Order: sequence, then C-alpha cells, then structure tokens
Amino acid sequence: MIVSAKGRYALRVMIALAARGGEDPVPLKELARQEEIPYKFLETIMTELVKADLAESARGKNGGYRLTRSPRECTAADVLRVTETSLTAAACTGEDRECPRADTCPTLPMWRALDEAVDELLTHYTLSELCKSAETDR
Amino acid sequence: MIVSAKGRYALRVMIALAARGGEDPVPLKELARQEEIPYKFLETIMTELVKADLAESARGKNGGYRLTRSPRECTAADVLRVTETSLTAAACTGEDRECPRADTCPTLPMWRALDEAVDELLTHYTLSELCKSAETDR
DNA sequence: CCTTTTCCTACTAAAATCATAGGAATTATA
DNA sequence: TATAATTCCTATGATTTTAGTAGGAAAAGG
Repeated sequence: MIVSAKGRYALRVMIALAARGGEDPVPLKELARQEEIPYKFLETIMTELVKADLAESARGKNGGYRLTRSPRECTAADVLRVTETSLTAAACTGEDRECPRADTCPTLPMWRALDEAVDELLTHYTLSELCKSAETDR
Repeated sequence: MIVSAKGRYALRVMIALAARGGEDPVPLKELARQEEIPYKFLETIMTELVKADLAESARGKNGGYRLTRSPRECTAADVLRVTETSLTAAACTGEDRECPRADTCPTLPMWRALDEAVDELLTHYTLSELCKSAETDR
C-alpha cells in the first residue's frame, strides 16, 4: 500500500477544512466525528500538519484548526510529503541512502521515473479541486 | 517506501536471469552471490516467482532457475504484482476492500488515477529493456 | 551412493503503522 | 475568577508487515 492510513486521514481532514471555507477554526472533535477518524490519532496528525505549516491552530474555547493557505495553493503532494515516511519508490532514490550498487543498478532509472510520475500526479491535485470532485462526481 | 526490498530483489534477480540469455538454469547460490541477496530470503522469493509462473526451476544437480517467458514479454509490473502485498495507492481502490465512504470520498478518483499511472509506468519496463539500460546507461 | 540443488515448514527479530492515555497549558465567556 | 472547551506535550502499547533464519526432506545427475 503506497499511502498510509495516516496520509489518507490527513488528506480527508485538509479537504474538509478546505470545504468549510476558512474563517473560523474547526475543533478537532468535530473533524474527528465528521471524518470518522480516531480522535487521538487525528491529534497527532494535526500536530504534524501544523508543524509543516499547512494548518494553524487556535487554542482554548472556540479554538480549532484551519488552513494556512488557500486550497488552490495546497496540493495532495504537500500533504502527503508531511505524513508519509517516504514517498519515493525505492530506498536508493533519496539523497540520503545511496546504495553501493547505484552506478550499475539496472532498476534505478525506473525508480526515478516512478518517483517523478507519482510526484507529478499528486502535485496536480489541489485541495480545491479535490473539494469540487467530491461535489460533482457520481 | 513504495517498493519493498523483496520486490527490488525480485526484479534484480529477474533481470540477472534475463541477462544470462536463458538455456541453462542458474543455481540460487550463484544468483544470491552475484546480486548480494541473502540466500534464504531469495529462496522464498524464487518460490513465489515460480508459483506465479514467471520463473521455472530444475531440481537436483545442475539445477537452478530460469525465466519462463522471453524477457521482452515480462514487465516490472508482472514481477512486482507478485512480490508486493499491494501495489494500489489506498486500501479502498482494490476490489476487495470497498470502504463505506466510497460513494462520497473526495480522494477516491485521485487514488484511482495514481494506481493507473503507476501501473502504466511499470508495465512499460520489460526485463529486456531493463537489461539494456544497465549496459548503456552512464 | 554422494553431491548439489530445490522444496517445505516453521520460526524470529525488527521496524513501521496505528493508535491510546493522562494531564498541562491556553483561551473565551458567563 | 471560575468553568468549559480546546490544543499541546510526553509517553506507552498493540498489531501488522517486513525481512530474514533454521533445519531438514525430496529430487536429480554423475
């Protein structure tokens, strides 16, 4: 499975926030209920999204979360890069882990192509588009 | 990480077999050494590839493994479909696990698009092409 | 019969994934 | 200023997946 539950939850929540339009912060409780995501798990997810500056929080009564950017300027790739431990196809394609076989590895070009294809596709989906398809599809 | 070590090993071995040209079966011992893959782990991998009819085995002395098909008719997708528990983006996109939210899920179309993109790319790489790029690249 | 090989059945260790628990800090508002 | 609603922080636990190991049975060639 390419995308973890965490990533799917994160995307759903971001889309839900986008659908709300934006002014008032939405409390976690409400998001968790609406999206059927375990409350405490979602808490850890929101923390990551806030740290990554994709969402911002307001503490205390009437607090909650909202997006930092316009839904048109936030892509699925942005979100998933935060939640997924790795979006790259193979260990060898990151900057960090260069495997010793890299020079002669026959599969490396394919992994790179795969990375690129995935990245490009995910970058094409913005939150606002994802909102729209939820309305119009089916 | 999209592709497991098992899948990367499997591809490397299939490419190695393709590179040999084909008549004589290649013993596991030799493949494991050449490709630097743990012997016993590779054994389990080969079992799966044989069951999936991508490779065939010859037991006993002078035995080993060889490809069942021409390298031109075996793609990376064929190999990875055997080794990866799931190549689909999200749990909801398989035939088996239809999540209850599928009807209104805003992300489902994207997961489907992602699945298609990955599949198409991996289907374009045949073993024979992967062999070639190992020779000509760099 | 001996050697080389695959085949079969189990087991295990480590890592990642998916959460849960409990309480402290902050804020609006009555 | 008390209270309720909220996020923030730190830690822990359960389950699943991944990656690999162990030991020997079965087959085949010479």
